[in-house]
Amino acid sequence: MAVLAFEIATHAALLRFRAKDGIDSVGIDFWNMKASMKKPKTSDMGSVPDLRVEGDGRPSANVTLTDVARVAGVSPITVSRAINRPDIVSSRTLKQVTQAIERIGYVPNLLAGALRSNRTRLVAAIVPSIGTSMFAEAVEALSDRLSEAGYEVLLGLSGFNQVHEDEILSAALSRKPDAIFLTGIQHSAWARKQLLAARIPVVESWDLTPSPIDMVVGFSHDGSGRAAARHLLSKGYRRFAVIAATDHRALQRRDGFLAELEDQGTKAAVILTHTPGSLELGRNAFAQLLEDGIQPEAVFCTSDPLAQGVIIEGQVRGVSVPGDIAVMGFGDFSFAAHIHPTLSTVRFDRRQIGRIAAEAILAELNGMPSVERIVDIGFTVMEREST
Amino acid sequence: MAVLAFEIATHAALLRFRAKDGIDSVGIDFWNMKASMKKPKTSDMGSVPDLRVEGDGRPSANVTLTDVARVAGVSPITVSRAINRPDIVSSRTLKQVTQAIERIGYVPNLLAGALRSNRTRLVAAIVPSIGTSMFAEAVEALSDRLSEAGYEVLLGLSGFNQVHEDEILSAALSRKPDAIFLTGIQHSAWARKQLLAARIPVVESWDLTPSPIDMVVGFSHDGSGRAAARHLLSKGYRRFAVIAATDHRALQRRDGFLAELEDQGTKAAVILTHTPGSLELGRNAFAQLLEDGIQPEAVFCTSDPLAQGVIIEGQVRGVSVPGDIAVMGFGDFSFAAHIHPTLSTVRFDRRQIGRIAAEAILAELNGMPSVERIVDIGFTVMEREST
DNA sequence: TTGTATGCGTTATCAG
DNA sequence: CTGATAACGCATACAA
Repeated sequence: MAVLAFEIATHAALLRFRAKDGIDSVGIDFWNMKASMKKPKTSDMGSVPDLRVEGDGRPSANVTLTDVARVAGVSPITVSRAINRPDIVSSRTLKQVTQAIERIGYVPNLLAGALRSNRTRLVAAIVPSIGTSMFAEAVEALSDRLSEAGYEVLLGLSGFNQVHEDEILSAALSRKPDAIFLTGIQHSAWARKQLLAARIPVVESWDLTPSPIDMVVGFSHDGSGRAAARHLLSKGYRRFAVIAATDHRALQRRDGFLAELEDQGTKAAVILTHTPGSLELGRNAFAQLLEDGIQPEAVFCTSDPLAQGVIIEGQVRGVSVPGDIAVMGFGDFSFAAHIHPTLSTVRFDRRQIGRIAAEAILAELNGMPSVERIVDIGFTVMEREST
Repeated sequence: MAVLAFEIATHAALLRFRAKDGIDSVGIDFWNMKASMKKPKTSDMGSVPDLRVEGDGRPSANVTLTDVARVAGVSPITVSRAINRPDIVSSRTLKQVTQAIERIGYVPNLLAGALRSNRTRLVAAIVPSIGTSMFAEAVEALSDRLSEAGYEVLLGLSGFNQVHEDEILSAALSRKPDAIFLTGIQHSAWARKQLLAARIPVVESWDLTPSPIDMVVGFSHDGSGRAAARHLLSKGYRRFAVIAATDHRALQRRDGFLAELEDQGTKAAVILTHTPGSLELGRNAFAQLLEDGIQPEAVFCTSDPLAQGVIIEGQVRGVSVPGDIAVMGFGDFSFAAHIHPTLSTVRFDRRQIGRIAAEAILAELNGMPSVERIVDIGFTVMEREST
């Protein structure tokens, strides 16, 4: 008996299927067309096309450029051009291709394109954490700028731990990113080697070094600590305490602070907390300070969350800021102004780091070698005594 | 002249190769070896191998699996297995391969593998923003769990804007992620269609719906607002104000709050701010409230940053919390406890959303269909009157 | 402006 | 446990 042609309606479109026997089927049969036009595989010769029809009746084979080409009546490379360089394709062809894409629901496979072209349009961003908004804003600025330019961000969270950074880096490099954004300037020898071997733009950040792997965007932590000390000294304070987290950069800020004090013949009590500094750690540290009987006139905290904690703990214990004690924080650009009406802070623009890193990466990828390979974004001392 | 065989000792192993012309060349020449052993390309026949030697003298051609195979004296597929399924390779072979990898600095190309296997080990996470730590912690928890399992996160920032979400989604899907994490339950028809067509696990989050695209992990915003209202009512307050951001979920919380009040025969003044709510917006809103002559006993803010702003503005204006006015926030799990000693809040665990989403994704990818496709992580009312 | 032939580096499949 | 072969989907090089 003759095989019947039937139509199956789906929520998306009408698909016509042809039954096997060369029968008089009607209309377009995109899927069978696709299968039947493939070069015969030795193992497939004359067998049933592999349509792998699934539960809902739709085939699961991927829609490819070639399928679009067939529907549009052009060659695959023309479709590729219509997508990537629409300007060099005739408007008529472009329209046909666009319609075909729409019609069969084509989603380009960047994997394949990247493999062939050796350009992934992917930038890996490796930061310790994004939970505390410390690095998150930089990543956000980076991503915003890069996505404008058609790049996407592969996120790697290294968690303040160098072994883990190496693992994350290894995983990231296997994706063949076009560029990479790193936090800090301290990386394992292995990491440096891999980074160099990858031969892609590398931006280190948050700190400065005269010898970056490739480029560096950051500011001086020693300088920040010193600036905090000078500020407090200039306000007339003479008895100090420092509450510092224990990561490399926080310790540099502490050391800068202490060094500046020492230059002025002064010292400070130091309390260390874990990294990253948090409000809770700040509270605890300040509580400890008071319980140790230390009575500073001013406390420098290596990060704003620690400073917030000091202020909160002060409120709870009836210590007023800055009446009884001055508190100086570090880090936040737009937020610090509001943490507490009287909190002074050394601030830098987190987003600027991401922004500049993105520009540097794009410049390098576009073959305009950036003039500056070392960018100091600086910092400013922000004083607030009242609102 | 006869072709000679040489044995050369290296720091890692013995490499055997034959010099081409009977020349007495000594030393390892991995790269020429590589080139000379390639199948001749038509265009390359007899010509100089394309080594593109660069400044440092090293060729820039990629080191591939095949190179490793050659050095290890096995077939490429064996190298692949040694990397991906070391358990099914003999320990002797494994060792050879490992050494070869180390020796020539091989970095696997996941692009190629993904293309062939149709598995990218990539999960796309699309959130409005990570700058405010709102979604950042969820993404962090997601990433932490996924990277344990060998997956990486492609970050997409949609910026509270649906058009942009579609663009980001489109870009993400072109990377063929194995799964996708989305924020919210409101997506364009186009987005839903693409997501369905991708046939990958999809987790929507932060909200609940009886009809998720695939899975959803979140909590009730209406319920949160109602809970806040009940809490404040139970404390005896009767005159209310609400400061709300204008995104979908914040408005649901506001509506829940108002609905609960209405059930009790009460009302509230409402002030709207932009999204996302920030400390600064909270300050401004509260200032406006006071200047409008509104004298609430309690203010419900749809997010904690707004509540912080209210508290700060209150401090500046000499309004004490909760002496003069009670403030209730929303959102933060671990942080809210410290914002202000007297701030009450409706809290939920951001990290839990990421964690559960990751587990759901992994379960689905490993073929164990998760029992729960709708996960309500709930929320709790946190009351703090003093520390 | 469009098309043809080829290969990117890996893994699925099947064979030993 | 190991290997030969082909294919994933696209973009480069060159030709028309």
